Amino acid sequence: MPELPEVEVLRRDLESRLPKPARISRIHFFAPKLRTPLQLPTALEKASWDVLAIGRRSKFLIFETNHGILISHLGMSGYWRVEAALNLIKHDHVVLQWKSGEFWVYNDPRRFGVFEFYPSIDKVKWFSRLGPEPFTDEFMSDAVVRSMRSSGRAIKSIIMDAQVMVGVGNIYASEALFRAGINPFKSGRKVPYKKMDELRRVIRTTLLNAIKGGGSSIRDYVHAGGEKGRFQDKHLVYGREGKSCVKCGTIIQSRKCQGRSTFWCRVCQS
DNA sequence: CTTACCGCCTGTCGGC
DNA sequence: TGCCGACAGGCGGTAA
Repeated sequence: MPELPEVEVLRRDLESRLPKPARISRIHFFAPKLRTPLQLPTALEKASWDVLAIGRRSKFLIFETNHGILISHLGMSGYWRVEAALNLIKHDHVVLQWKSGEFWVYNDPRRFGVFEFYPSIDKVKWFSRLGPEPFTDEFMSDAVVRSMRSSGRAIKSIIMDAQVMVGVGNIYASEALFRAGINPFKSGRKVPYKKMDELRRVIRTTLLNAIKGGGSSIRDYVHAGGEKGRFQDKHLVYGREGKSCVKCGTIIQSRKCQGRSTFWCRVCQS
């Protein structure tokens, strides 16, 4: 369920809730597995973990610890919650038991999420072919616009391709394309350089504004304390099929783009 | 090489 | 009421 803004909001939330000292006394796993098996190296099964920082790469949370890193991906339906006393419910898969007595619990009904240990960040197979983060200098390089224009696929598929750039999922793809005035189905090769450069900037500001708004809560997404995001109230096209375009009043369209619902205004976007 | 489509899962919702 | 299909913030594998 989360795209970059939701994961970043969660990251900040969790980091601010880190107990002091930030020591995990035990990590518990519950069957069944997520996308990948839940397991730690035997030598670390009973270890305590000092959490040095909580980072993010793409849509992954990264718990940096004295033993290596623990990565968490929320898939489509995952969330973390912070509890003073452990109260397990259906679909809980991972529990971080803190020395402070708190519990951080990962719950994921659809089990598309991931929770894995790696000795270091360069060993994470999921990170090996990722494109640039939207808030870096690299994202502003000519190479990114060139890569966005180098494919004949629909531009929406291109900006959702993590090898081109990370963080843009199904909601923000439609939102950014509306804000940039580009039809989601337009071939990347047919978007002029200047227009593509504008789209890149719009993606950045859209994601940034979504973070400021606490992310989008369409159905499942909540912060670690259970609060919802507010950015869904700022959606201009996503989920607005049949309603009026906020700019011109034309009825918002919806159609599948490679299996994902896509929303746009046929007048404002060309 | 490219690109569209299919699984992976559970839960919810709308139509009949 | 219940059943059944469609759909849901992701992403890798695969077939053409």
